[in-house]
Amino acid sequence: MKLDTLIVSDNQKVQNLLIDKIRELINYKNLEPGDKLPSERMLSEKFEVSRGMVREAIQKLEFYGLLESKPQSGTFVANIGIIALNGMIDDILRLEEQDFKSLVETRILLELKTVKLASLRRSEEDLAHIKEMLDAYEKKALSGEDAVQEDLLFHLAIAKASGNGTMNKFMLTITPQIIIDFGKYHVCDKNQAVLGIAEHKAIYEAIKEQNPDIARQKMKDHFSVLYQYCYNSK
Amino acid sequence: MKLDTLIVSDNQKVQNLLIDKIRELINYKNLEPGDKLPSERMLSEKFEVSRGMVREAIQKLEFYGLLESKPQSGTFVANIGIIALNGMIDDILRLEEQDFKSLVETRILLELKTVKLASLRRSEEDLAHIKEMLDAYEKKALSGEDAVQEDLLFHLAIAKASGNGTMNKFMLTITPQIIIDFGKYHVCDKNQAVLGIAEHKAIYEAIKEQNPDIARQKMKDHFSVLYQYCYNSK
DNA sequence: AACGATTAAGTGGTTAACCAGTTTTAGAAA
DNA sequence: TTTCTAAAACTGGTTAACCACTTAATCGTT
Repeated sequence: MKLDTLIVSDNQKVQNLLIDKIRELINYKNLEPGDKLPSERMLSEKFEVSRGMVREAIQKLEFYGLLESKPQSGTFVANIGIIALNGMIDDILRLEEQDFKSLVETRILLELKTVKLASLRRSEEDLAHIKEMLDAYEKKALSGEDAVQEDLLFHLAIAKASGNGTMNKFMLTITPQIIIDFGKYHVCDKNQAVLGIAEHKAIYEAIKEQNPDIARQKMKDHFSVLYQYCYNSK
Repeated sequence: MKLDTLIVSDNQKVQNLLIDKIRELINYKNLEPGDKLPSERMLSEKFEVSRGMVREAIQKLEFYGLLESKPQSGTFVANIGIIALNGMIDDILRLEEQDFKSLVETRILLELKTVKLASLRRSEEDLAHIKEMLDAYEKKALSGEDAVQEDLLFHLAIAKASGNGTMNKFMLTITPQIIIDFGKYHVCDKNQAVLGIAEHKAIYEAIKEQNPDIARQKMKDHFSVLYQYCYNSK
């Protein structure tokens, strides 16, 4: 599905290299909070890359609050100490190391919480939506087709019902990578897909009955296979 | 610090509108997985926006695995059912609703986990880094200056020591918004900043002694004020 | 009429030119 | 020398042109 991963990561490597160069520049020139960076044109010339690349790198640093671009004026170092800035850039550059284990660990943490919140806060509309995804998954799994996406949509419906926008966003964020990794590591075979139906139903029932503790336990049971798979193989 | 929030959100509103239009188009034309979307140029003309805007919208949908752009060929609907596609786009469009409460709720969930993981997995290097941030925070808080950033850097150091790249990334992701919201709602006054020193030290000691349960409890104590503040005021 | 080769049109990706607004500089008046 | 003004240079943001490549169409040959 995603054969262009190499190209993407190439671009990202260039961007990370650029971010590192910008950091070095800030250190070399002893730029303090509020000081102005060289213009995008100068940076693109100095680093021998296109201006677009420089812009993307700056935008990323801007997103994390380390730089601030003012239109028709310049890009400035944010109000953050030089040590902190270096540390945060280190973190940002290491962000790519999102191994499968971290991903699954985080997903389990999020889902054990969202399923509790969903049990407590769900509306009738939320419940109907979850049921809809449950049925779609059951149909696909029983027919023997690949049902990874329907599986995840069920979980996303729960995240939506949790009423927590941030967790919902995080679930959406990790979902594409999970789909890729599941395909790569062949996590889900058809037996597990069929077994998953009953587990999904149990989770749904608990949410329906608004019982957060049972819901959490059923979700934990549902993840036990994945948890073991992940920690044994990788 | 971020006075251009309105402009940014304006751009994002346009982008969301575009995403919605693209969704409508897919539904209207009954495009199925694998079908080709109209070219970026045609879309930009049809929706009366610049091609750059169209590209950004497509890239966002591509990030979530809903579309797939092939160079010199076209943009295609991913291998996902039309119902699922509509549902996920709904979710994506609602992503902006990240209220302060959701943010804090998620942060607490993440931090109670990362502090446990950090206690178990920390290296000596990690510990030294955490200590460094602890000292920087103490110095700033005692001097009466605003120490929100040093506070968060301490927590980010813990996230880093957790050895979970995904959680670390999520912490980094929410940090800028937390800084903004703290400024907006005036969460941290100087008394709390000084009180926080002892709490930070307690957390650090637990991590140093590699005691995950105490570490988690101390973190929970540390968040009790924030938790109440958040749930009472908003 | 059917097939193959060649050309034309169309695609996403990239680069260079342009824009409106800011900042510095040069210049003239006091 | 100082100060006010005006113009030139510079900034991030945006748009239009260009590129390499793919795909569809067209024409010629069999």
